[in-house]
Amino acid sequence: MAPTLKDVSERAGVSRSAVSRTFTDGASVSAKMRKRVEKAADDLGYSPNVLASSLTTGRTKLIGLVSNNFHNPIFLEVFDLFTRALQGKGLRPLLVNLTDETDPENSVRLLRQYSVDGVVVASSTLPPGFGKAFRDAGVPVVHAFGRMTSAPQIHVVGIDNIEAGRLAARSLMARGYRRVGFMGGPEAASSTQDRLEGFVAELATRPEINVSQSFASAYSFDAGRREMQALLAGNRAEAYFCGDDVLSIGALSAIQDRQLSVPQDIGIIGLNDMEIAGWNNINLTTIRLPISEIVHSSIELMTAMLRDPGRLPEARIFACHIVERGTLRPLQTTGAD
Amino acid sequence: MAPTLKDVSERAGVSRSAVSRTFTDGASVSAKMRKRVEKAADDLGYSPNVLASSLTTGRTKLIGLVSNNFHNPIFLEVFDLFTRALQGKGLRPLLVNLTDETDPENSVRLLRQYSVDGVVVASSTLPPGFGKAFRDAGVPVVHAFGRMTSAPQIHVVGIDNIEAGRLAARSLMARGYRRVGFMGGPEAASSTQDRLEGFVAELATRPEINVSQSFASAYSFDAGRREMQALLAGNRAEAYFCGDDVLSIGALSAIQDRQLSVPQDIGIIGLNDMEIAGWNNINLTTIRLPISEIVHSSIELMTAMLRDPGRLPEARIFACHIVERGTLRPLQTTGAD
DNA sequence: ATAATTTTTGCAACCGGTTGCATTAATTGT
DNA sequence: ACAATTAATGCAACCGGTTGCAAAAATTAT
Repeated sequence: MAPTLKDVSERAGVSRSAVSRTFTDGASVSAKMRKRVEKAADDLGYSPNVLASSLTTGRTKLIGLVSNNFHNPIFLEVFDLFTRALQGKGLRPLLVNLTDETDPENSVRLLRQYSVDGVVVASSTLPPGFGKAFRDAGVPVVHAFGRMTSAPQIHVVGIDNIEAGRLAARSLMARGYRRVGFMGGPEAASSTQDRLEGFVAELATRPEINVSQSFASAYSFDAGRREMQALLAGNRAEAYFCGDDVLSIGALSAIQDRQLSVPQDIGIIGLNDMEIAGWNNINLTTIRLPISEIVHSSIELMTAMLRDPGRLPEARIFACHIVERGTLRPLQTTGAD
Repeated sequence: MAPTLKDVSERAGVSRSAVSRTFTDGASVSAKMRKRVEKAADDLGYSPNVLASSLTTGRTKLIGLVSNNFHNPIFLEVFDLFTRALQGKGLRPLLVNLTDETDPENSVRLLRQYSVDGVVVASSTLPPGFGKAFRDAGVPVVHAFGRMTSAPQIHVVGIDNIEAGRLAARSLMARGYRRVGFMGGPEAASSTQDRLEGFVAELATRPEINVSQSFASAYSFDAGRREMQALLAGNRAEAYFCGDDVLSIGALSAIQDRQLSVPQDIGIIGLNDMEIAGWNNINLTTIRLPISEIVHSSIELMTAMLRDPGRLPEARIFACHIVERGTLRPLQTTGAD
């Protein structure tokens, strides 16, 4: 069907090696030979079969892009950035959707069957052993949006969730809130635990501030909404730090239903800064996740691994910043800190 | 590194063919041979290299998933469905992000280099010749969310945009609106043109209804917002049909800024029914795009093509339905139709 | 038990490339 | 003009599998 190396070599009247060499850079080919081969290749519309060459070179330029996060709008942006960045480096993303059913083992085997050069795992809500499974299989792996640890087993790039929790706490304190709440995603997720930890730790410096906590059943609009409905029915706080923008927006919806107004009656700060958060009928104050930095750093780490597979695991942390919008009351200029 | 066929054959003390056959179903292998080989394979942790086998079989089980739509939240859902469905059929999506720079030719070459078994193009805003380029390269191709035509050059599955326009028109008429507007995406897009055409055609049956039209500069929140701001500054209509939910939400934001209320002062109907549209602080009445049906039908068509490459191009159309929420006034029970 | 038939197995060539090595051609030095 | 180098080319083996064909083994028939 498609023309092969042999076809080109015959048409050009040269050896197969010669053709192969004109398509591998760094190989020794004379100018006239190259021209001759290129002519024949053009005539035939030939382009080399990466997969066949991968057999001998051992490189497929395929990168497994693994995620289980196909529900959070922020991940569309993540996929956009990843695919562009990979394409820019001549790499191809083989997408793996890690649904609840599929077990890790299976995905590892799958990606090895396609002999991917490396794997990028993009998710914060993944079983911790998952990335390691790839590492153990001898495949370079980078865990983007993963959990920080001081002694990483695999490359991790993301944010410091504890610090993010502290940041949220500081910003609520700076606005003079005295009764604050943490509303996390599913309690089990380590990212949630870390955010909570930082949040509580920072607030511990101010014993007069009352801190409560609760957890939505999922990282979804509905879960956030239901959780906030429950909170409003009880003895509510003045402001909440929600573990995700989607939860925040669900919470806002519940608040709105109750005819309460934001930020006068109740304050909300989210995390992620998904695009919608900036839409001006949402206008959510939130902590921005430096997505672009995380993605590019992950890719950089991945290409470094491809060059030097022995590279030691590294953790890269990016700072988060608050994006001030309309769901928290203004900074209190009076008072101390 | 990873164990190969040869390793297994040596350990089991059988020929390489024997090993190959135990991993190809339909091949003739005795029960004891199979057991013996499987034992050796398990010991070594062997699993066959799909890429190597593709050399002889001609099948990679790789499907190019091509899109340029990494900005519309609805496409996250689309990717989710596609990847799951493909995985369910033992196929792997090779994701291609068709940015503005990358030219079609290039992507075609790229996917041929990886000898993908087929290509699914998922986008409504693609240059028309694009899908054909794959077809011409002899690769089975399905255009999901593509434009309908009576004599399709390639498989297309999607909705009838003209009909969707009519549907919007009918629902506005049924609610007694007398001055209605069409607010489309970029004017050039054929999908926009078709929706407009249907919208206008249906309304032509009622000459007393005044119809206006305008186009946002992009399928984005901001573009929708700006366009609606412009419309509100002029002689506005009573209700608008927006070519996309994202535009609708932008429009709602502009309306809200003006202290106008929906649906009392102004009605909006969107198209897509993205998840956010149902969030209850948006609550957009919209025309639901049958995404799941389109995706599954596309995959079905693709697998059919893989079985029988000679299959003639076919267009599959799915009906759209209105999802009633809060941005259009209630049906007028009085009056005729 | 022997012949005829069917099933299982191994050999060897092939898929579309790459690459070490030996050979030939082109350069350079003198 | 001739030897010494260096660059370009082709041969053949290999990457990790598959598969047509013939030989060997197992079944079935007589």
